[in-house]
Amino acid sequence: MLEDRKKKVLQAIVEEYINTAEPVSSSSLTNNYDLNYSSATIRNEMADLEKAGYIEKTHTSSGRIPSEKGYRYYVDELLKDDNISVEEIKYISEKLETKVNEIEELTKITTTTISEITHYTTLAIGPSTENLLIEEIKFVLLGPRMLMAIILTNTGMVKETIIKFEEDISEKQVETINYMFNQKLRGQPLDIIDGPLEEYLINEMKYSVKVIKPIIQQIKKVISEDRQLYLEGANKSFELPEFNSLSVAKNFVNIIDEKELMTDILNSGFAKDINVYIGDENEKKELKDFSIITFKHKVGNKDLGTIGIIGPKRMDYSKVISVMKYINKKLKDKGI
Amino acid sequence: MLEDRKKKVLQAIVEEYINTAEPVSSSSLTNNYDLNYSSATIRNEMADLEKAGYIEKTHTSSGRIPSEKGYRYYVDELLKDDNISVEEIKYISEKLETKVNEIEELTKITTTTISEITHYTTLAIGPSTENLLIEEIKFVLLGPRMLMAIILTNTGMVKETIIKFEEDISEKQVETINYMFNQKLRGQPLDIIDGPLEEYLINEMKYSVKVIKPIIQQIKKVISEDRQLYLEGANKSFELPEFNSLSVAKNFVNIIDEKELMTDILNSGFAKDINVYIGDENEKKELKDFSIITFKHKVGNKDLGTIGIIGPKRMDYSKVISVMKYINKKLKDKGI
DNA sequence: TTTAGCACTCTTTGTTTCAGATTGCTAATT
DNA sequence: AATTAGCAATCTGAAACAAAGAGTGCTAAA
Repeated sequence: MLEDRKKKVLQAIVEEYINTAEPVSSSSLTNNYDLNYSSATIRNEMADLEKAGYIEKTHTSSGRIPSEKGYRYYVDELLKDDNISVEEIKYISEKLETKVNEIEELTKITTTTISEITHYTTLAIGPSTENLLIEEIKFVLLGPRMLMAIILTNTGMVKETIIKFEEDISEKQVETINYMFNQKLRGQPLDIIDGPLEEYLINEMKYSVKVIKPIIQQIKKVISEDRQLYLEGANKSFELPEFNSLSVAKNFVNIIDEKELMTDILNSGFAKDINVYIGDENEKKELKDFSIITFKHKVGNKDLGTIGIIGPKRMDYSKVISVMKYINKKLKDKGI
Repeated sequence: MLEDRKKKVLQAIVEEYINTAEPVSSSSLTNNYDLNYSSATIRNEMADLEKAGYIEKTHTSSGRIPSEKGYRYYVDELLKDDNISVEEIKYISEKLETKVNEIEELTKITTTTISEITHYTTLAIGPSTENLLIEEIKFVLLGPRMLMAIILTNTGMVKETIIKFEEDISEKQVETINYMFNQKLRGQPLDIIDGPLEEYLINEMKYSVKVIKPIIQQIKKVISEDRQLYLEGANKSFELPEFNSLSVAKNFVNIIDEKELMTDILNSGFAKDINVYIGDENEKKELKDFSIITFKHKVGNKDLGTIGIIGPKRMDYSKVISVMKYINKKLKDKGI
């Protein structure tokens, strides 16, 4: 456990470094941050904090920067999570009050809003389809050889897909299909279609394999599809001094370009509402120089997907977390 | 008009520079590129080409690089458009033969394929909705207060959207809506809804403004929506030596992050099948250090949208154009 | 316990130097 | 007349060095 003054010094170093991106010297803290001591005193505290692993030097005679342990301590113990202005609250409220008919729209709006307020690159994926139950499937004939399947889930999610056939199908056939699919699939988990049911359906309804097979295939495809990925404000990261390093910039572009990686990141570990991964804490080694903050956003108990912010380890954790908390709260009330 | 040998020298300089990204010296061309002359002779030709504006020096004693005029001459007069290997042809064919039910899928596949083959960043937008005619609108009740509208166009495009209501609506009502909308909209251009028709419908059907209004609003929204934008291989650009310059890299990220700009780029000027814009030839000044090659891809006469490749002015025009031509040809035959 | 003072270390910036690459031009060669 | 050899001139880029500045650690004084 750190003494009070050490905490203050650490907090000052972290916040100063987040603001300036320059190693923090002892003299820059005197008479700031409520620290009315000489630089020598601060220096002594810094030496202790360094020994304890909370801060580091970039070279023998440099100022200090927070270590990952330092950031972690700051996030867990020192950070204020109400770092959000009246204007920001107003802006967010307005954005989130937009009327939307589809979940995806809300995800997009939220992602953009977060990126605008925090000035960090923001990513999002749509809600997981795992554990969803099929409430109903509707089939609509769009043409003699074109059918649309619309799947409604228990959470109100709607997925639709177009199926094309080699031969004409009749309204009559569609009715039968409608009946049989709903008979079998209602209340079942979404991915049941990709199991033994497939064979069953094909056998049961063999009167027209040519019709059934494309339907099953297409439904399988649409439910196993990658979830939609959103990315906002990639260029915002490039304004940060960290991105003057070519290797950092390149690394970053590689990360955000790798959709699988991003999906993995957004899907991993959700111990809490808001999850912070600092540098090496990230599961993916590509992210060792970055920090990620993720949260699942929900309306009521409807999962809307996961939003993540990626930035340098020198990220404004306080601002980001404050914004996320506010959005979480705001979404809880919203109807959809 | 350039003499034959000057053409050869220019071509050699352009291709060598495209390959190496280094200014091309006179000696590096002797005994290469079918140029069996001494470096002094080449040097004389180079001096002439420079006077004529086709090549430039980076400093007094440097080798030469092509000017924009030089690239333009190369693209118009010297470039070979069959620069594509058997393996590449095979790869592209396989990719494009994937069976797809929706246009968007094909656009995505094509975009990815181009990026993989050319190693350049590739963008695409979906087909324009201008000039489309409504063939039919279908309404499907998804819940007591949830309706889906499915719009079929004359080109086989399908757009669907969900509409939510404040009050319950009946199957009976949906039938009426179906009838009236189709009565009025069939054969009309897609954007008619956003004109006088809106008032007409609301007046005509005032028996249930509360139902009609959200429908019209939502249909207006979905047809005026930004077209879907695809981006593939942003990181590929970062492998190019040009991107070791921080300002170039930053510029690039700003461009690809600005969706409106990208849409504009893909929508501008289509004089030919394949359009090449070199540096300052681009309408947008942000692109003055880049080259863009765009083409509209179609299946039969169905517009699938526009695909564009963005890269440095030192782009492998020959490869890119060859690939596009092949894809164009390949898609012509494909059914969808 | 705190602070003043100072030697020491490392970075950053600017300068100079030098080797190497390439050109343009002139004179010689084909 | 066209081509080429040869060479001075020019510029880049790397390396080596110097000087200034920022910041620390430590000692001794307050």
